[in-house]
Amino acid sequence: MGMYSEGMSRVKTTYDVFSAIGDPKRRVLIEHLALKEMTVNELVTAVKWSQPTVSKHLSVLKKVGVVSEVKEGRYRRYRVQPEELRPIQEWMHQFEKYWGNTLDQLDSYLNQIQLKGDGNEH
Amino acid sequence: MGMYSEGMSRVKTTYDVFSAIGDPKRRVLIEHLALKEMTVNELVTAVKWSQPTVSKHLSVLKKVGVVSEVKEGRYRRYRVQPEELRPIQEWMHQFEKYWGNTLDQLDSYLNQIQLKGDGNEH
DNA sequence: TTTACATATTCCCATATGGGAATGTATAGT
DNA sequence: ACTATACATTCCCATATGGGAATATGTAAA
Repeated sequence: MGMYSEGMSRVKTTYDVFSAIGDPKRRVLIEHLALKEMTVNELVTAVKWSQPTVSKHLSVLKKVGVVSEVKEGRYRRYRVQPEELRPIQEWMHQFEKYWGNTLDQLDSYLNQIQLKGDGNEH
Repeated sequence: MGMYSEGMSRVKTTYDVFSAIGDPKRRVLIEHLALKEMTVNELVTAVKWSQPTVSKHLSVLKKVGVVSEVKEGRYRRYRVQPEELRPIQEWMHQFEKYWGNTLDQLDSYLNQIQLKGDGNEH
């Protein structure tokens, strides 16, 4: 009988917040929703991907809790749930001590942040 | 904004630092290396995965620059390059205002500066 | 109702990913 | 030179992933 030859554990199945933001398109969606809550169509218009693509990425983000969905008639309004990103921030904390401890670095750091206001990717 | 010009897409080929830490095993490796630099075998012993598995994940981390490799005889000593994780921290910054206080580091640093300017310089 | 609209879901495909076994490649030790 | 060690790489497999087209579902509008 043709048995499979010992498939081993795959177990990648479950998304967590880290893998969720690993995808650049999902980060783009989050960046948009961080500015204001939006419907799917508004996002489709903004990012110019197909509607299923947007919906499916939103579905992943919703599954890990990074966005929430509110039904309004036939619309669904999505918004970011920033608390769900905290595990990332907390994980990053172990490295903060290595970063800028000079005034110059602090300055450029803050400037960079300010420039990022209109949203762009890394 | 995330510019995804029309046409090309779905080429996930290139790892970036976000997708690199999307994998839980790679985060485990980083956590170990954050404590001290280690050779591959030391990591294998520590995490109890196969050597190729460890090597391949290290290779991904090396490719995105999150770890660096130093050859010493037949050993390779890996260490974390925390600066390469900064894009993540910067990306996260847009959400910090929602949980308020993760700028501890910067805050305490600014306080230090103020105290220093207070009187005792060379 | 009938139709238009907003969005989710399914189907299918191509490719990416992760894992282990086997193997290749230096380098150290004898 | 021969062997052991440390590690990278290759090969093969099974599964996960992302994308678009087509379709289903639910709701509002006519």
